[in-house]
Amino acid sequence: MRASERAHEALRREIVEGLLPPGTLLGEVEQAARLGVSRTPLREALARLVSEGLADQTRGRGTVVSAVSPADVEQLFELRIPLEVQAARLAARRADPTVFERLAARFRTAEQQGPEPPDTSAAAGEGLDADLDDAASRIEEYYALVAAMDAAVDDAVVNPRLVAVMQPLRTHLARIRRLSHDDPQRLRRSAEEHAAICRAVVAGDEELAAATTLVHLRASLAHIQHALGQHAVARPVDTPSPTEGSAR
Amino acid sequence: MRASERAHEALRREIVEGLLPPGTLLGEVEQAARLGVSRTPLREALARLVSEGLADQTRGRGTVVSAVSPADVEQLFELRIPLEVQAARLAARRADPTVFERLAARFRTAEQQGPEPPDTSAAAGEGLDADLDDAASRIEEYYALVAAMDAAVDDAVVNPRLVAVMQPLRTHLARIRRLSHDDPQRLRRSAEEHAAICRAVVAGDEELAAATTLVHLRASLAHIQHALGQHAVARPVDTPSPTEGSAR
DNA sequence: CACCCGTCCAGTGTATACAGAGTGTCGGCA
DNA sequence: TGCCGACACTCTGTATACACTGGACGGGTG
Repeated sequence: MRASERAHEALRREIVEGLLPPGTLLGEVEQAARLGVSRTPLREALARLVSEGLADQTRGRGTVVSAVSPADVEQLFELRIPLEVQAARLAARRADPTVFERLAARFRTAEQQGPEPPDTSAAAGEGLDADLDDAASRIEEYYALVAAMDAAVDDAVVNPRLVAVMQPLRTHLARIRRLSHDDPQRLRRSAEEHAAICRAVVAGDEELAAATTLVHLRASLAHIQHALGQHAVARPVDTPSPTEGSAR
Repeated sequence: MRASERAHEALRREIVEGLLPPGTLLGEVEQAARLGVSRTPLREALARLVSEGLADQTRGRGTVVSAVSPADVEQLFELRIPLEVQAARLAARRADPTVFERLAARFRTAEQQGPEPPDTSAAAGEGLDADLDDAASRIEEYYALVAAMDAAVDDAVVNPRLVAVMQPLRTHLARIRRLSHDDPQRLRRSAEEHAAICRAVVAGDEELAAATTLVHLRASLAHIQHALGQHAVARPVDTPSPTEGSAR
C-alpha cells in the first residue's frame, strides 16, 4: 500500500474516532514524523482530507481538523438526503432482490433481539461491565450491518460517481455518531427503518424506497440534532413529503 | 497563485476545451515541463483532476484523461439532477428575489433576441464568417449568463459542501457541451427553461423550482443524448414526476 | 501608554534527487 | 515460427533540501 494512502487512512480514522478533535492543527512535519512518512505523501493525504471536508486548509497557514457545528450537520444532510434517496431509487430498479431480502431479515433480527429493554438507565449490580461490553459489541455489530447495507446499495447503484460522492459523507456521519450517543431505542427504530427500505428495494418499488429512505434520514437527523441540543425550527429542504406518485 | 493551482487550472481548461482529448496520457515529467512547474505541484493538480473525475489514475501506470461515453453522461445526470433540484429548492427558500428577477429578465431577452431563426442550415453569401462569429459570440454570451445564474444559485444555497460537489459536475457538463454541438433552437428552449426556474425562485415556490429544474435537466440530457446518437430506452431515475405537494 | 513598523521565525510551497515497480522488448528455445 | 523468460528502461512514488510567504513579537515613536 502506498504511504500516502496509509497516512490518509490513519488520519481519517483518528479524526473519526475523535483522537484528533475539531480544531486540531495538523502540522505537516509533525504528522509526517508521527506517521513515519515523508512530507510529500502526507501532503497528498491532507489534500484528500480537505477535499472530503474532514479538514480545512487556509492559505499558507496550515490544515486544521474541521468543526462539526449543528449548522454543519444540517448542511451535511441537505446534501446527503437527496443523494441517498436517489441511490435508493436506483437500487430499487437495479438491485438483486435476494441480497436485500437477506439484509431485511438481518435487520429484523437485530431489531428484535436488539439492545435489551431500556433498563440501561440506572444499571446496578456486578454485571454492569459485562452488560456494557455486550451492549457496545451489539452496537458495533449493528453498525457493521448498516455498513453492509451501504455496500449493497453502492453495488446495486452501479454509478461509481454517485458512490464516490456518498462515501465521504458516510465518513462524516460516522464522526457525528460519536458525538450523539446511541441510545437503544433509536437503534431499534433505525433497524425498523432499514428493514423497510430493504423491503421496498426487494419489491422494486422506487417510490417506496425513496420514501422510506427519506423517513429514515429525517429521523436520523432529528435524533442527532436532539442529541446535540439543537432543535432546528426549519426542516432541511429535500424531497417533498413523499406523495404516492406513479408507482412503477 | 500557487503553482499547483495554475497547473490544475491549465489542465482543466485544456481537458474541457478538448485540447487534451479523452485517453490522453498525462505523463508527469512531460506535463510538468510543458507547464513550467515541478513534478510535486503537478502531482497535486493531477490528484485533483482525478478526484473531480476528469482523469483516471491506474496504480503505477499513470494518469489519463477520462472518457465520456453515453453511459458516463447518464451516470453524470443521475448524480446531477437530484443535486441541482435540491439546490433549486434551497435557492427558492433563501435567495434574494431581486437577483433572480434580474436574471429572469436577462434570460427573457436572450430568448427573444437570441440566435437568429434557423436560417443557419445552409448559409450562403459573403456574410457567412461574420454571421458565424456573431452566433458564436452570442453562444458564449449565453453560457456566461448561465454561469452567472449558477453562481447566483451557489450564493443563495449557502451550503458550501453542496456547492463543492456541484462545481466539478458543471465542469464535466461544459466538456460534454463541446461534443454535442449547440443548436439555436435548443438554446432558446434552454433560455425559456432557465427563466422559468428564476421565476419560481423569485416566487419562493420550492416545488415549482424543483419541477422546472427537473424539466430543464431532462431536456438537456435528452438533447445531449440525441446529439451523441444514443437514445436511452430507460430514463434516468430522479425525482418523481413532480407532484403539486404542499406549496409553502 | 497605545499604535505602528520592522525584523525574526516557523511552517508551508516548490524543486530536485533517489528508489522501486511495472511494462515493453529482445533474444533464446521448443 | 510462436512462445516464454529475462533484461533494461521509463515512469511513478518517496525522501530531502531549499525558498518564500505569512505571522508574531519587540522596539520605537506619536
